[in-house]
Amino acid sequence: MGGNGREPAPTARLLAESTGWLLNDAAREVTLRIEEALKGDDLRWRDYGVLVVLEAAGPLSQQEIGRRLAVDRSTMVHIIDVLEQRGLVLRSRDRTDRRAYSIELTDPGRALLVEVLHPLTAEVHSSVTGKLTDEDRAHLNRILAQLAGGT
Amino acid sequence: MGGNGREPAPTARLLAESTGWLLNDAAREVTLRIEEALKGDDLRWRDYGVLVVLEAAGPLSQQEIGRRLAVDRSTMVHIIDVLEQRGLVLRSRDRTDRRAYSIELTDPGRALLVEVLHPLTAEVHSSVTGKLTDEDRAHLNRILAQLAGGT
DNA sequence: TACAAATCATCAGCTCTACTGATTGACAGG
DNA sequence: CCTGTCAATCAGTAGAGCTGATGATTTGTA
Repeated sequence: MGGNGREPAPTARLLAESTGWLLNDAAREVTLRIEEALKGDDLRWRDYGVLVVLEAAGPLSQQEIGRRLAVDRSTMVHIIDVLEQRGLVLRSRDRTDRRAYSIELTDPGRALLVEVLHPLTAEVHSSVTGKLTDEDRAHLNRILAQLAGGT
Repeated sequence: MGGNGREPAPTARLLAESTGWLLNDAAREVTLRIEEALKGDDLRWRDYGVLVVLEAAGPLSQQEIGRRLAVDRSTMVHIIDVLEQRGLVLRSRDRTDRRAYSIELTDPGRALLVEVLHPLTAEVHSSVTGKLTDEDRAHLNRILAQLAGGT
């Protein structure tokens, strides 16, 4: 049988009806699939997140990226190390604040996003949410945004 | 301002519209709140999950619990160690299979669930999903179950 | 019966991530 | 200037996942 322990093991009804538990199950499922898809390019989902944020917002400091993605500052050091070594981002001193770096997307980084990463993740998303109607999907996103939005 | 970095940091639109990203954000939010609520009883959400599964299914082996909660077998060893030390579960050899333990809820464990843990987590849930209509909540649970259900 | 394969719990070792605290260099206000 | 704050870094710690090995036991099969 399937080798990965992904059998639909029965769960207690109380948990199966718990929004929190379902949320975690669904998130884990999606995360696994996206990480799997990105493995070919030797990237993690977090790395993709960094690139997307930079694409949308332009140059940012490491801490600012971390804040937006809820990644710890000390973890960001390593993430940017790797992305810089691969030439996907450029690390230079911020001209107006020499304490901070200015992390910037490079042309190869932008190209990788457009040509490979965006299509890849979009494919996973449509595979995962494919069974849902457009209406359901919109509804879901709206509700999730509300939950994540906090108080 | 707020001390915990829980500011509504702006995220790239592409991520804000990504079901997967929203799913992870919402799951993290709920997890944080539940862990916070359980901290008073010095329990983790996983521990609560173990107790709930045992309450619903009766005695199970460690591996079977782990399968149902998607927790690694080697992590289960430690979780049961702690729950056993606190007298919430009983670890005895399975009579029909002496390789396996039979993990069983004790009376104090059951009492803790009913009197403290269920009310606590229910409160967090209603606090988190309080802004949703009953209809939305039911819709959400249904969709999440579908997503987590896999293939 | 005898032997091989699979299973349960455990342990040791590795990795990854989060978090803390300290340090260095740089900014900003009084 | 002096003090406080902030960015990045590093070291150290803790927790969780995963792997592979082991011992005891069960199960399937020749």
